[in-house]
Amino acid sequence: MQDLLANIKIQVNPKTYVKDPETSDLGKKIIKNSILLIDEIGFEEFTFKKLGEKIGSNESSIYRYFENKHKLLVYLSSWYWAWIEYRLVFSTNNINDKFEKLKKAILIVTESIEDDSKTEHINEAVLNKIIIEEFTKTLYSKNVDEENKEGIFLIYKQINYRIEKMILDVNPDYPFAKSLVSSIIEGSLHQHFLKNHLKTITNCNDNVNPSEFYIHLIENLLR
Amino acid sequence: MQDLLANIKIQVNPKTYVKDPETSDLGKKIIKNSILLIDEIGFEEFTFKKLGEKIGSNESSIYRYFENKHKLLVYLSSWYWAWIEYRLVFSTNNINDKFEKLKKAILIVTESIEDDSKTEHINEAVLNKIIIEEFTKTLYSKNVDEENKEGIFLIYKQINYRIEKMILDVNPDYPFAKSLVSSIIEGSLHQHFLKNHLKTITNCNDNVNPSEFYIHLIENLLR
DNA sequence: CAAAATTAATAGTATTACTATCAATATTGA
DNA sequence: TCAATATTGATAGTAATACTATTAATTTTG
Repeated sequence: MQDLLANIKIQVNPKTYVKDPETSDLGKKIIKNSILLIDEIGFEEFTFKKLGEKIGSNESSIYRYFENKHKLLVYLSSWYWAWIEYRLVFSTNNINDKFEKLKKAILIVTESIEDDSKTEHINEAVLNKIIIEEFTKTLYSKNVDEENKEGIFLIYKQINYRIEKMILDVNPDYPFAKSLVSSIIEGSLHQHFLKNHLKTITNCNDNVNPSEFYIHLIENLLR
Repeated sequence: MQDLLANIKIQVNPKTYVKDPETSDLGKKIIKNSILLIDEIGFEEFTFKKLGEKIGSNESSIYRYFENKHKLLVYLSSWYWAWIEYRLVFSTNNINDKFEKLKKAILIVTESIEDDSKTEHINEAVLNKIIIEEFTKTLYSKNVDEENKEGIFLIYKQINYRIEKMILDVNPDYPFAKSLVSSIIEGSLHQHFLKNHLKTITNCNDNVNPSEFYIHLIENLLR
């Protein structure tokens, strides 16, 4: 898995950046350290000035890669979901049993990411942490409709479509496949968040993870 | 219902405000028009200066009621959830059938609010709209843990506990009651949001509403 | 190695998110 | 009812943010 990934470049919608950060050292430094800095101080406190200081570079240089910090977060999210989609397709591809396939898919989108993989400048485990804490802000922004038109959320929606199809393969009569998928994908991030911050309204903790909740759910709902 | 509510004052955690807006005309004007203005231009664009202009009052006067716009949003959310809790308790109180009771509860927390009720200075339908678009920002903020300690989210959590109990009344063996409730309450807002902005990943639309999805879900999951 | 591209450094602007001060007005209670 | 008190309005000011513009220094490339 790691080695395979090393040869594959995750494609991110060019509308999220001014200049592709994958094409230069500075760009990669921006990506790597923005993930770490957002994790450290949170997206609200994060500024290009602070990031510039962290990487020993200039604020204005960062603006040549990203219009603003919102777009940077959108870039990171897009990268994340493209990476998830890759793993989703790869690991469900050879499963014949329809229900097992769906279960695997749910697992991919709901599990927490352990520090692994070989993408040199991106720490997927930390990226997963900031997706849990900050992804909602890419959707719930004043630009949603505009960005949606530009195709910024295509990868995210594509993951939804793929799993919707798997649900309908398991149970063609289930009438809310789209809503079920979107509520699992978004809801899983939310359960992770609650586990970190509002522990009393979730069953998830160090021993029980959102995947168990959602797999139990589809087992009882779809067959 | 309307008349009853007219005599009941919704209690909001005093930590959300500097001076209780319910105690003065200016305070009520702030509440009323902040709801309308946030609906109009979105929370990100919303400032105390703009609100001051809208109500013909001074920015600095608004700061005497709320520390900042985040706290104001927290106030509005708390008011909303307190109002929902009131309606939840009131309308499930006399239902004996456990499953019907749960269904009614789910309906209360998932349905969209029509312009009704008599709370003079609060338009619940518009408030419901801004809760759908902005509530996530009260949770996903750098102050969650601190605010949680201060009891800011108690009303929200209380609603969760109440419905959790109803679920366990219906099916004492269901192992994820907490997660199911929190994912319904938050997920329902999300489905409303998707219906407004990312229509392709939800089954909800003008004819199908989130309530149907969630009631179908519990019907098939819990019995 | 010259031209082109990238990055760094500096300065500057408009807006936001406040705080402070003081005057004007409204409220209240003796 | 009038004096004390509280509330509100007006104005000014500060620090930080979110940028843009310009020019110089450095690196890359053909």
